[in-house]
Amino acid sequence: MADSKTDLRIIRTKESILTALIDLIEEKGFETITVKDITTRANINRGTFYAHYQDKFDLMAKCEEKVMLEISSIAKQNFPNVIASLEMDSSNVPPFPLTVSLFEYLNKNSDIMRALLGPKGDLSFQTRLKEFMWDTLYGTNPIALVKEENFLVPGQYLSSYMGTALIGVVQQWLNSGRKESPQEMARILTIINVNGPFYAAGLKK
Amino acid sequence: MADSKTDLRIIRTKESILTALIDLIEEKGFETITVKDITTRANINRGTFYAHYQDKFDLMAKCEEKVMLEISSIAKQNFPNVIASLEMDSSNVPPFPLTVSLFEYLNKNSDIMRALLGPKGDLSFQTRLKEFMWDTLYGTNPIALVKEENFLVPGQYLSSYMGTALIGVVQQWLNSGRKESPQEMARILTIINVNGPFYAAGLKK
DNA sequence: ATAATAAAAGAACACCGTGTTGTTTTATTA
DNA sequence: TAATAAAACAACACGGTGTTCTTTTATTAT
Repeated sequence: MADSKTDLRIIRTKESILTALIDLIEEKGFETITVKDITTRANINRGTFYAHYQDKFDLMAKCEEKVMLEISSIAKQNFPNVIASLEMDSSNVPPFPLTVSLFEYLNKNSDIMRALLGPKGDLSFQTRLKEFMWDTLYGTNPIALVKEENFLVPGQYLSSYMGTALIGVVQQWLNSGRKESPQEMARILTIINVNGPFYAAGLKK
Repeated sequence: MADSKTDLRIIRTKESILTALIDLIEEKGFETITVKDITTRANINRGTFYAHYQDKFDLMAKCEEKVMLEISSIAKQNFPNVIASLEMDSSNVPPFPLTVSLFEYLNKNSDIMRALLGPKGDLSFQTRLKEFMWDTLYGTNPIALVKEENFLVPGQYLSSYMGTALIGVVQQWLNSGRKESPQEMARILTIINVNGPFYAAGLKK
């Protein structure tokens, strides 16, 4: 038994569906999209959609899972993480390699990421991604220097703060046409994180 | 002609609808809610709903507009804003009055705010609120000391960063049962904003 | 208190998207 | 070129939508 490859038609169909989904999210937002919208746009029969996905939520979930896995793999490749490379007293630290890799991934997959993270995207995805970001980028692990007992504020708020701030910066970058390079974005994010937003606004020191 | 007050039935109906909406958002998420769900929960006829709102999106929009106006009014009452009261070199600044007022408002209206800002809430609202927050809390105005030419990073990213970070902290607070007082939350947020998240995590200085 | 008013309830309607189940056609694989 | 299965096609019951009409009921103003 040869390791039979997946039928070309399936690949084409799934690609058509994904492209249609991304387009439609940006056009009218996920919540108002119908399965009919998707199949019409993808030029496939509606029944074919149901051969691959339960409904539009299932499609979305599978789509998001794929993205999460890819980001997760990036995090693993860049282990040890961010925190370990921080020089404490430097106010001009180099951008963290993991952050650069992250923005490079976002840059390569900007269409789908803009759809998912955009103002018409999926809120639950952003929530999950936020938590995931904290865990992988700044979260506690054997290497990280993060120690809860040194916190000046409750860890849950620090986590929310940095997680959502990162998502916010990414959203802004994606929605404003990605004018800056991934390296530049990593630098910007690092400056604000290390020195604080007030410092970055020229209001301190 | 006396300035006829609105019919008591209208007030009752609208209140029932709003309560039902808030409950249902937390139960199943806005996107899967049907008008029938709302009217059943609110114990009103479905036709009555359409006498007041075009559809569930219209209801949501009116509901959000109300919240935005109230927050806007809070911002006006606390003018001049946050920035003007910042002592530059202090690492133990008092919480900004406007931020305290904001958390007090959120505390009083926690049900609706938790529904709107929660993981099953409305993404577009969060986007609008984020921009609104920057404008009113940290945005450039005649009093604010914020000057774009002093920025170490592009202003759009600073805005996104602080706006989303604030929302993230608020969400965390609302979803974890509001254990801290509004004053304490304002203090936490101020510490992170002024000194930076890394400092607040005990990773700097 | 009562009449005028209008809000809410109730019922019926066509419309549209859903999810499913068959059958037929067509593309891919071996 | 034959076997296979994906996709197209068609038909179905179901449920929510948004509208219109009539009837009932609560509120307001006299």
